[in-house]
Amino acid sequence: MPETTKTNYKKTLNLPKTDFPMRANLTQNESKSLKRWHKMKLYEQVQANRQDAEPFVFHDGPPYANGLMHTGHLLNKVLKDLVVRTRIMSGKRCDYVPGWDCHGLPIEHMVMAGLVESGKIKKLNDLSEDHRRMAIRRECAKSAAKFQKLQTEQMKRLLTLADYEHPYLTMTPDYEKAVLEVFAELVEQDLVYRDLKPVHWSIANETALAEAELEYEDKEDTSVYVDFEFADREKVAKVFGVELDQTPSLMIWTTTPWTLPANLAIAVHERFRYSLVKVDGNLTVLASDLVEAVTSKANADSVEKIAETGGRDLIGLQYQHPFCDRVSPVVQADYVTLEDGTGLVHTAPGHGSDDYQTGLREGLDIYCPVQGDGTYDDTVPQWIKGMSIWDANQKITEHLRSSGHLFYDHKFTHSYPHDWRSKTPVIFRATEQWFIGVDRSGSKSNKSLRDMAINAAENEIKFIPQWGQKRMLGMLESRPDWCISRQRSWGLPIPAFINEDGEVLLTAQSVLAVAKVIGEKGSDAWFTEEPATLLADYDAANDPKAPDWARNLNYSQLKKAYDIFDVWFESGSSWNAVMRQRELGFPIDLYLEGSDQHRGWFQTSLLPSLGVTGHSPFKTVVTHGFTVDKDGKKMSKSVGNTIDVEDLLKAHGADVCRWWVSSAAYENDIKMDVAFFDQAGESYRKVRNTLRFLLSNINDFQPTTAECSDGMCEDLQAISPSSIDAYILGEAEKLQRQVLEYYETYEFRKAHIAIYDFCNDTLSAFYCAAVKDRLYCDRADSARRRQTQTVMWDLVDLLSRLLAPILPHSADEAFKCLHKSQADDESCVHLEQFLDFKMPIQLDEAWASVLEVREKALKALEEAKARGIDNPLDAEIVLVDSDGTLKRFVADLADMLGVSRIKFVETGEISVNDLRQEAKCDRCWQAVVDVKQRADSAALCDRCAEAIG
RNA sequence: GGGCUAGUAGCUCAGUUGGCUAGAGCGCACCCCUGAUAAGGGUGAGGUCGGAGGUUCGAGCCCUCCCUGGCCCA
Repeated sequence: MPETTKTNYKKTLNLPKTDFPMRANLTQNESKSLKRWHKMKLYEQVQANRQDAEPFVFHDGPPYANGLMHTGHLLNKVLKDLVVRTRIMSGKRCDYVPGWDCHGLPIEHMVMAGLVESGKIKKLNDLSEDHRRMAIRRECAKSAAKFQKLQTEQMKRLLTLADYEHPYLTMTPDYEKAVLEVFAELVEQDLVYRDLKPVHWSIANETALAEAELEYEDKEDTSVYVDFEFADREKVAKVFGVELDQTPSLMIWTTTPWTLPANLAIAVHERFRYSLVKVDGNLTVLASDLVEAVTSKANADSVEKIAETGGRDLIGLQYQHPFCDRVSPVVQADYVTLEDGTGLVHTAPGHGSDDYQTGLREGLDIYCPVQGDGTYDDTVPQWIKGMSIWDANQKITEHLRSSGHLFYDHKFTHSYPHDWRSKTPVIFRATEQWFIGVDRSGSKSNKSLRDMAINAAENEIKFIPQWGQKRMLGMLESRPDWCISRQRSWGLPIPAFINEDGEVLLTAQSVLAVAKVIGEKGSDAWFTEEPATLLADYDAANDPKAPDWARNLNYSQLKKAYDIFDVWFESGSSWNAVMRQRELGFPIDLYLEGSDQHRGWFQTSLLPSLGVTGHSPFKTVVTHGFTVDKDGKKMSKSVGNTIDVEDLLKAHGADVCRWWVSSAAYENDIKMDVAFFDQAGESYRKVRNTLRFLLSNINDFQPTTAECSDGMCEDLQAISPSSIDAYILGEAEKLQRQVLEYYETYEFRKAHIAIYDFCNDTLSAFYCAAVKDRLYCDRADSARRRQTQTVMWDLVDLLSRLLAPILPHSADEAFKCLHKSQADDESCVHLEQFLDFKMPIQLDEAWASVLEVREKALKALEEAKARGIDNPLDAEIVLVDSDGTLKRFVADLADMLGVSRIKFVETGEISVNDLRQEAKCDRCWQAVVDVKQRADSAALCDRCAEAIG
């Protein structure tokens, strides 16, 4: 056969043709899509279309406006976008108002570092308090705005559909005002209090820190065993029932020698046994169970047990501080354990949480001789006055050694809390702070915030994954009161005023008065305005909660306090500052964040909302894990295993990144590697090519629609139940049902797999391969071809909608191609909804067995290759069809098996006949039975002869 | 140290209330097609189910301990 004839026939075929390119060129084309969507005001249009639709209320948690997007944001933002887009396409109204957390220490820290570096800090220090803070705040605001804008561009680049024109920023006046309103209500309910209390304190930044601002690092410390001498030898002798010729000591253990000046008690457990022992000549007391462990650790030469008594009997005895001039008591505490130490616990109420509780109970001072800069004040012995506590560790140890009070010391390394910004170790230090009490009941409710929160977590909130509930409950049960004050400049001021005697004015009404000013002028007003201006709307005389001294006060006598709010209180008020203020819906259907927010935003939102509204702000909490490297290790810049989001977008495009996100098992840690994106790219291309094949084969097809009544659609009601077209429609219906269910339940991974398998297996390997022949070789307008095209048109319509939430660009590209007759901005898949796709007819029940037969046939063909039958078109498959079932499928069976023809036998095994010697049609290359020599000397089958005409 | 969570083929994951020779996709190997062509199709090889005990007729699934990660806390 000459080459030219072949070519001639090729020209007579209906070969695929399309403008939908094989290569996506996403990096370039996605930006075109962005422009197109921006031009048609897609977000506004979608929201307008859904104005009266049933709402799904989603609320975006604010990322911190510091630095660029990392892989965690990529995951989080895309997941949120998947939720929003799937809800919108299901016909719901769903707003996506993006937010940013703009205040706080990390930004201030970075700005301060910049000021120090540029030398501007010196000038600042010459300014007045207000002016200095304002200067810093201006720099911080600039920095936050800069990063908010940069991140916005990155998020848009991810093709997320959100209201970037109207984001919420925690530093804008309206937001700040709404935070103060939440605060005022909590104040009104007596849930807020001010107290001296040990808090995590950063010496480097001279501020209290929240739990969320701590990270644990290894630190080397000195562990000391110290003897505290009893004050009254006789009383001790009596307790132990012995005669004493020297005064015994109490042996305590601590890893923070610098807290010893603040020691005000020694705690014992009333149920433990304590021994009086003579160790190398010294009489000392410690828990009986620990005598062996402690003395052997210190390599004591001689240990002699003199007597024993119960912890209860030690309570009330007094001891002399080893280097401060005071006598303190032995007290009881439940937290004393026998796990380490001596069973006698050094107690400094100003330097520890447990110690503080004990101090309160025993009426001890909350004594804290350590100042904000980490040095001692004047109340300590002369030889450590003004000394840094870190230096004092050594000094005190040496002092104890020389005075004979040190039993044993050694260096050791343990995990210790550090300030997350300065990376320096933090201390526990008692300071005046503002707290939200989780165990006091508000004036509106007889239940505490803790009880309400636990109740909400148990009964009202749905957790996905389910274990989030356990995790959150555990945290709620053990969480301390919330310290909401910080001693910094960059934040929302806690609007407290102080009189000349240091008394504090802060009531719900005074807070609301300040809120009004801040709502107009922003929180800068706190620094630029005088107290009288800030309180212009406040009338203490008519405020029942006002302290008496404030009743007839001239406000200009007041001074402003300079504490600011913990940023978590600000972001934790977003349900009010965004969702209620903008009337977007409350309570909110969904919060979706990383699992660290069980302690973070979920909790800091839950508590204020319960206090103010009595309800949880959210109904469902979805959490995702953290991105880790390919070995499951956490990503960190210092290790160098981070992945740059910009690089990913440049190399693969947003659609591929999103395709990857949708495939991730997000409830656990998510391993990440650039290679995974290559894989995602390949499977994306598979889906893309499948769409392309469908599109390229309906290029000459015009669907019958309301606008086009003379279209080419075949009536699918009349389709044969055993036709491959019917089968694929059934599969499509199944896919549609499954994917929508997976979208509804946030199982994007399952949706991803279902869509991929449908494109890869069901369509590409099976359906498309089988219908190729009729598409290419049947007469263009034959009913058989038109029926398949009708089905294919529906498939693209269905697939592009199902894919739209995951692949906003590519799905829209395919959808536009499907509606190519319309103008560019008329058709957009994102303005559509998911279809309610229903099978028009009942499928033949024998399809499952047909597919089994196909498996066997493919194996038989593979074996036939050994006989030289390499090309399936050289094969005839002999099928066993004892009951006539397969005969019902005869019309499409050969196509489904990819062979020239099939034959049925009643008994025997499936087999393959060699057709290499049979005549083949020059046009369709099939060795069908009706191939004949035609007039032009070519061999053609009847179908092809007719097609040419 | 505590709470929560994970560890199944080279990689990403499925594996219902414990029950036949542990599945899928990717990758890999081999082959076919060249009228989806920087495409498409077929077949196949890959697993001590983190480790060690235990319960059971029977365990990847239940219990105990341990190892290695992750998040949160101390």
